[in-house]
Amino acid sequence: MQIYDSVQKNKREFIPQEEGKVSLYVCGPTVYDDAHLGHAKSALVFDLLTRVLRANAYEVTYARNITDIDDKIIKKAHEQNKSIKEITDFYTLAFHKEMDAIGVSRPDIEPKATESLEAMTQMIQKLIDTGHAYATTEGDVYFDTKSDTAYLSLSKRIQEEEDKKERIESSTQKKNAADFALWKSVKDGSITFHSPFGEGRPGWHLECSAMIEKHLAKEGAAFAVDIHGGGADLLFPHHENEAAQTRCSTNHTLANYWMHNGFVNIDGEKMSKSLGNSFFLKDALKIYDGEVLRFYLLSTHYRSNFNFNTQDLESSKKRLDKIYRLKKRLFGVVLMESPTEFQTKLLSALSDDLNVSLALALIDEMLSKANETLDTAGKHKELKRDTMANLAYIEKVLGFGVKNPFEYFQFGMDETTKSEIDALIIKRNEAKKAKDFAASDALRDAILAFGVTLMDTPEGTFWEKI
RNA sequence: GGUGCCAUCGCCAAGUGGUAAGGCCGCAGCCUGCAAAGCUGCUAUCCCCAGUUCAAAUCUGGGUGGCACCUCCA
Repeated sequence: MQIYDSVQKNKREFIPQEEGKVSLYVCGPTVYDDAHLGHAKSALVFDLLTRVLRANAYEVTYARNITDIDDKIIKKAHEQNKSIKEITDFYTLAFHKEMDAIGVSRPDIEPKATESLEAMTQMIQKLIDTGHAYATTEGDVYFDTKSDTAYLSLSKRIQEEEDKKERIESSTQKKNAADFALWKSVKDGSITFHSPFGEGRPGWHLECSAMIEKHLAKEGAAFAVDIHGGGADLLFPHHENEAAQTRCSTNHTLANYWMHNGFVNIDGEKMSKSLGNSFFLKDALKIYDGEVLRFYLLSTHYRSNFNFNTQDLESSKKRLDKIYRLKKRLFGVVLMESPTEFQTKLLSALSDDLNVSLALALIDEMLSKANETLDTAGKHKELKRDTMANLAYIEKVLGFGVKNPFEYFQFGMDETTKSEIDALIIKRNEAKKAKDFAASDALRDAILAFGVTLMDTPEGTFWEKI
């Protein structure tokens, strides 16, 4: 398997520290608001990565954190007169529900900041003891970036440039402008946590380092995790700081491979609160099937920036539809194990730094060939068996085509409408049988008015929502 | 200003030295009572200039045009 390392900036063979086993850590959401398409993209990319690693027979331990201590959470709790837990529980539940809808499997470990305070304070103490961190008279603890000679090695920034900012910085008790908080004191009586350094709350960067130590890092290993992932914007300062903390408080480097996914833009513009163009996953799911969103968001290479627009989404939906139409044609065929060349090629494509485009091309070619053969007369017992196995493989590795094909095409239709349509179809088929084509065409128009298409097949007449 | 990424058919998008995958849209045809679905066929020499090479979309240099990060952010 090949992986592009976004720190070394090259693609190289993936070799885990322990043969056959992979540890993966991905920065998860801060649960103070609804997840938008960017969160979805990131979760999807690393969901795909774990699937591909597992298909390559790796035993994967995948951790994705939930940040449930954060200034924005506290702010929201104050605004809504709720407890932190009420806010974080609400958004964590929503996040899980929405991830389920787009077929993102749960990580093996989902650590929360609130459950990792001990690991965090221990790490801070180590950093203080080794001279990499210092407490101020105000009760804050900062990481001393000057004490780490490898600082900025991840993002490859230039120290002088960072130093320039120092003069502009307002007066704080920081030694260097680039120093970041490991522990922030809280004195106004609002929500705080206990620590040996006083009342306060942990810094965001610390959280990930501490959780990785607690849940994934192994004694004596050169790297705390094999792969560390997250959004492209996290490289600096978040991952830079994480790496520094781990480097200075333990005897290993944070990650062997770094993977950063590209951003999701909406109609060419960055999603942001200030622009008011955030596209929330929950809203997208009202309009589109979760699997269509999954297919669309995964259809472009994970490192590229993604420009969300409805035209391309429709194009993706049509592509997914083809998988489901073949599933319909094969409905009832018993699934049996059947390794095929297609499956080998598909995995090979995905194992090359998740080359989804190539994988999709292979799928389209497989679908065409299968349809072509099924169009000709004959039983095609082997073809059906192999195709079923291929579709099952696509479901497993890519998560496409996991639904009942008939239900998939009825997305968003209520039961009353469905039975009305079914009744009209029966009438139309009677008219067709009587060769009363004027009547049958009129009935078809009536059915099409529901926003569906009709198709007559040897197996019967089916409709699909447009 | 610093660091880095990108530029391939109308649209989306693979391909990183050997003569341009795939999808959407479009056109023609097969199938169909007619449609729809499915199938078949057709449609680009890769932003510009120069260089390296037997050979470049792919490497080098320059130019032009986009974009990201440098502040919380997936």
